[in-house]
Amino acid sequence: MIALVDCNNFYASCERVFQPQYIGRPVVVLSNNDGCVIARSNEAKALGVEMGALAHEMEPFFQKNGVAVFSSNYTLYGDMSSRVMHTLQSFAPEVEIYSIDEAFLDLTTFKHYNLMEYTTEIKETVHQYTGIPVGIGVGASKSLAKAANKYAKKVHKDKGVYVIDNEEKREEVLRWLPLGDIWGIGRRNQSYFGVQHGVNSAWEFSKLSDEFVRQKMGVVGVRLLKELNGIPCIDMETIRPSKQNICTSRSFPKNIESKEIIEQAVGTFITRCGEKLRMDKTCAGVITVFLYTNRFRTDMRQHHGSLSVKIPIPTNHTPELMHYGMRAFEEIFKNGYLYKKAGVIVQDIVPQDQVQGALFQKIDRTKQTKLMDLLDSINGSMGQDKVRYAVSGYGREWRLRMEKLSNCYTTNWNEILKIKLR
DNA sequence: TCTGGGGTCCTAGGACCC
DNA sequence: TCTGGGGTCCTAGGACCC
Repeated sequence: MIALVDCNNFYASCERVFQPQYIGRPVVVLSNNDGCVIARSNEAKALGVEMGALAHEMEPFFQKNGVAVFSSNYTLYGDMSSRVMHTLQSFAPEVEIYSIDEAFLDLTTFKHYNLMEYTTEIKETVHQYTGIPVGIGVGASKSLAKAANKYAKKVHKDKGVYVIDNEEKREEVLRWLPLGDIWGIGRRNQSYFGVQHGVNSAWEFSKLSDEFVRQKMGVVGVRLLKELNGIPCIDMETIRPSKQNICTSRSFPKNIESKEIIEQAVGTFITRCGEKLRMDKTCAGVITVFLYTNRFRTDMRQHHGSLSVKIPIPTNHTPELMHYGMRAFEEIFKNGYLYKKAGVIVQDIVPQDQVQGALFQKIDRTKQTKLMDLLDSINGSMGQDKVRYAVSGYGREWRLRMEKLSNCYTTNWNEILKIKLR
């Protein structure tokens, strides 16, 4: 049996842990640049606040209805996530961290337990240890665990836990689960099977033939079909494979024309990519830089520049990444456009101890590695970009708008929670 | 005024091999 | 008359996830 543990309204819940006055009140969290709504508490959902609603349009509504509004605080959410995951790891031998707020637990060894009781204990413990409410679904496959989790949250709200441990319960959940809410059915397939072929529920989908599903969805669909019918086809991935791509990109809070400022942004993104590579102990063999004008402003001249540059010997040293990345930047930057977004992707990633050298070039990177280690340790303890590359500059123009940022209560001594005693 | 960021997997088709 | 058969690798694009 597999359990899926999913944090309820995760970002909103994180904010509430340290500002409990918002428990029971509507809370929303905004995207980068405070652009649109990306997370809502149940109270906010009940008020009809939509996912993706534009923040500036909603402002009067938020005021009127007493909705608490936060900028995204990924430092806080990331740390809260690792607390939740650590807690879960004490309940199962195999835990797959699936996303910032979700994990699969292999409960095979607990099959003789009362799983309702056991998962309820997990839920209560996570809440006690971290302050984060979770919902748990259990089933014979990952897809069934996902379905059970949805069912637990919507239908068995009081318990927040649901276990599919027999055929009747499987049918009950699948009959309830709308087609589009199946894990792996996105907009396209929902429209194909739902609108064109009259399939409305997961139950009806599960009765389709392999061939019919394969035609539209390939093997992915057939796997899903089997999973819903209780035959697990998607394995647990407890060891996180190293990433195949790493991307750092941002939209700017306003349109930017200046080459110098965009160069500062790109320089910073390259630095971030280097840090991420070194954190993963990997090196990249290709670096891509891209620049976009505002695609929503159809009245303005558009330019989508993107260029990939091969790095002769895969690296994770920032100066080298900077060299090739900036070469790409020089190629794609065009004067006279208003840029809205830029980013850097590193690809062809290999473990840093398996880097293929060049035939006629001896590689000795001891010095650079020492330098990078030192830089990472300084910036790690003193704060990001404390020591920075000159090209990154000090410009603020491109930096995220975060007007409603909460404190980093768990990662910064200066922002730790203060309690007054009377 | 404004509309996020970061990933994975699969497939088809082209280019190439013997 | 009748055009072999069986592979791999790479890339772009589509679909999906949170």
